[in-house]
Amino acid sequence: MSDKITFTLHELIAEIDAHADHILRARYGVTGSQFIALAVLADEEPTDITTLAHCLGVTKAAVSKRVPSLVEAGWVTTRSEPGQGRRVILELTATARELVAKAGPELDARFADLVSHPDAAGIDLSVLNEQLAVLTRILRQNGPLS
Amino acid sequence: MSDKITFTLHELIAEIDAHADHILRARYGVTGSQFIALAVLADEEPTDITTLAHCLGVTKAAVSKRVPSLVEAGWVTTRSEPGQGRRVILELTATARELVAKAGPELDARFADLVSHPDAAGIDLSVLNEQLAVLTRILRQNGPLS
DNA sequence: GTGGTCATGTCAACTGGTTGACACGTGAAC
DNA sequence: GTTCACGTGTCAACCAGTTGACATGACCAC
Repeated sequence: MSDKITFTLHELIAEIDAHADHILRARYGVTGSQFIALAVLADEEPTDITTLAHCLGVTKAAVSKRVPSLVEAGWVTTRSEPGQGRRVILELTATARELVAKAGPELDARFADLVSHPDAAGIDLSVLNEQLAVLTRILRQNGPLS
Repeated sequence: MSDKITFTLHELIAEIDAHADHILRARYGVTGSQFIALAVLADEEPTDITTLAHCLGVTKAAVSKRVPSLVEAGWVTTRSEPGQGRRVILELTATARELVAKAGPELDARFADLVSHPDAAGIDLSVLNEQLAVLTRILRQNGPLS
């Protein structure tokens, strides 16, 4: 394990993602990245491809390619409204809403459990979260410099 | 910005990586992921494809495909020793060693600068690093459960 | 109406990963 | 010697992103 915090961050994220993916596949039959898409969609529904892409931090093309498989798997429905150009409106199915309502809190709880481990004494997740958010904000303010 | 720490982590990493990549491209003519490979190699040199892959957290096939471009760019040399089967030995060129020696500390310093921002009062990077490392360790011990 | 301009979605080509199969050298067993 | 197992690297096929070009539909100006 490196002493550089950027490496530690990557390692932590990799662990978290791998665990979440494993749980989601085993218990809910959905991949990690699919779940993220559904969870974001649940917060933003109904929305379109462009907005979802923005929320997920990927391009519209990437979302455009993923939508068919989500529809086929029964998580998402698409429709288009007259008078809105090519806009594709995305909505969750009832199944997907249920999934998000169940799996989301389960993952949250599981992560919160981490800090009940004796080794994690003195770690306050909300303080940690705030510090990480502050660093993110500072980096963003500095712009793509310098 | 979400209240979920996993999201915050992804956002922070994305910012950090983008900044590092930008600096490395502009100042040193190397991409972020290339630099990571060189930096790891500098710590591990001389080594082979399998070991480098392990250190980078990717498969041997991925490294095998990236090596030719590193050689062509003049960062890496390859050779093979008699009596070592197909083993490909990787070493940095002098240029690459110089690059790592210069760019590495620059990036470190730039990141350390973050916490001198007034908003970051009370953030101690080494404490933060240790906390993140603890969480990583706990996740790894729990295995791929549960 | 006709012709820009804009937002939106999709396509083709590319990149950098993955997996699973396989080729290659080495060394040990027989 | 031949065979077998093993460590190592590479290949083909696939996957999920990206970019840049382009099609489509709506709207505005004229």
